[in-house]
Amino acid sequence: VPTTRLINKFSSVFTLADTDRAMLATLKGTIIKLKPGEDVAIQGDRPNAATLVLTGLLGRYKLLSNGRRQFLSFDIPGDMPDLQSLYLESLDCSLGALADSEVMLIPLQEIHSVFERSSELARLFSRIILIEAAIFREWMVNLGRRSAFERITHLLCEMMTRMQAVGLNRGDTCELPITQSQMADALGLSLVHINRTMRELRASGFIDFNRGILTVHDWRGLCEISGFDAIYLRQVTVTQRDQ
Amino acid sequence: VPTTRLINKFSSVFTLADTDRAMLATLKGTIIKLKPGEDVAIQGDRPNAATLVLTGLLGRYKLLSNGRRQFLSFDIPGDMPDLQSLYLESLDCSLGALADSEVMLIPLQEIHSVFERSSELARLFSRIILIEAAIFREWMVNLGRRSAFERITHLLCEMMTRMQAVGLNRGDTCELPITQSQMADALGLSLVHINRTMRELRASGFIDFNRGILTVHDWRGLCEISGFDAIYLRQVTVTQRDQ
DNA sequence: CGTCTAATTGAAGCATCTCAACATGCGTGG
DNA sequence: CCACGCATGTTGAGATGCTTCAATTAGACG
Repeated sequence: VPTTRLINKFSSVFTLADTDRAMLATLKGTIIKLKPGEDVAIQGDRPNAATLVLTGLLGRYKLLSNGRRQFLSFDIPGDMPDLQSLYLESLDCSLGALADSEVMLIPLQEIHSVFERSSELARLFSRIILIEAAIFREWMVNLGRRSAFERITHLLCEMMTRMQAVGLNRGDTCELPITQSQMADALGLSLVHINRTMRELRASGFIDFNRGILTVHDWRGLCEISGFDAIYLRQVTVTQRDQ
Repeated sequence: VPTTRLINKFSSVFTLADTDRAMLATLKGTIIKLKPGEDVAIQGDRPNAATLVLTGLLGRYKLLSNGRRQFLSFDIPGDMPDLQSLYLESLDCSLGALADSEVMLIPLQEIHSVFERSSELARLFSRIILIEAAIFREWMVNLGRRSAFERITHLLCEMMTRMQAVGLNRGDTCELPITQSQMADALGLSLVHINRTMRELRASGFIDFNRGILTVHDWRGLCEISGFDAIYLRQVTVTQRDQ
């Protein structure tokens, strides 16, 4: 079932009662396939559904008048990047697919009605929203006070950790289908500098990153370089998949 | 009454029913005075109360191992910077006073009990939390994709707009008691560069900024330089004060 | 007055950017 | 199966926005 992804995500940040798990599983919506570059919604839209990522990778971004772009999040299966629509009418950023992806569009009223039946689930969605805000804060630290080397490694640590939490890694490897250009726009750096720094990272033996496949060879080293501490992600368990 | 500040803030982002206004007014808490540099809470704390800023200025920040600091928000009267404590146990950043300030510490259970009596107020608090996240996103754009000149002017535009919304401006002047060092740590720049860029801003006649008093001489120009568009703040009304 | 914090200025360095060219891989149509 | 086109990745070289270090000035306060 599509909502398995959502349940995995919820389970990774708190223990979920069986009744709530069952209620989540009943959430219905329209499933849509997306190609890289396709947008689910753009800045200013007034959505009547929330997006649940099922497969692939989505990203939120803002465009500036002079063509500059800033990515605000990378959203993996189980994430609901436009949950804000539950309480705010219009979107302040755009949401698009970075890779071949599937999403489920869940009508907002469907979610609100779940909240009425389970105040616990309402509470858990609030937690999810606040954890997302904590990720924003960590990204601000990244953008404001870390070097290019640290920024990249920190992002890779975060994505790896989040992928593990929903069981989408395979050992120390995971799929991260983002281009260097997109990484640059997430980290506030130029494409060229991303390329050079990634080369160093590869040359130093910390990672491999080829055609969207990330392999971490030295996790401890990576964490130390970047000052990564997963506590802000509030993960309590990790969904098992391989080994 | 202390909660007037909160009601002003709420009124600036949506219309507030009289019953809800009355209920907000009954919120009780401990009032505390703070000196600049004093912390209300630090990273890792598990608060049992939420902080409502009454006067002065607070700021959230994270410290890195090597002594670097990143400010995540500047919080003005009416703001509740640690509202996340409603749903998350521990804080992922510290909260401190930047100026002589007063805050009211409202027990979390007090707020939860208000939510039980008014689902509308629960909804409005969710909106407040989500608007805060929108401010984070705009700060990310600032940190990632704007020049020093743009970053500073954008911050000043935002603070001015938010102060106006709760009636704390006096014409085109408002109190913004932050040092250049703090501004640097909010904008991801060095103190020295902040100083030089501020000098230019003053020399160009856009603003005055002296001893924590900001005066804007050319609002339109400031907005154009920085690409500031207040829409992300979701203000529907402005509390009147002077003219 | 001395002391402390914040603001200011100069000078040198460097992390990162921009411009520009080239390489690689991959899908597509002939 | 090859030729082409396009997106992505790679590399070089020069420019610059911002940083760092270091010193001085200005204001606030007892």
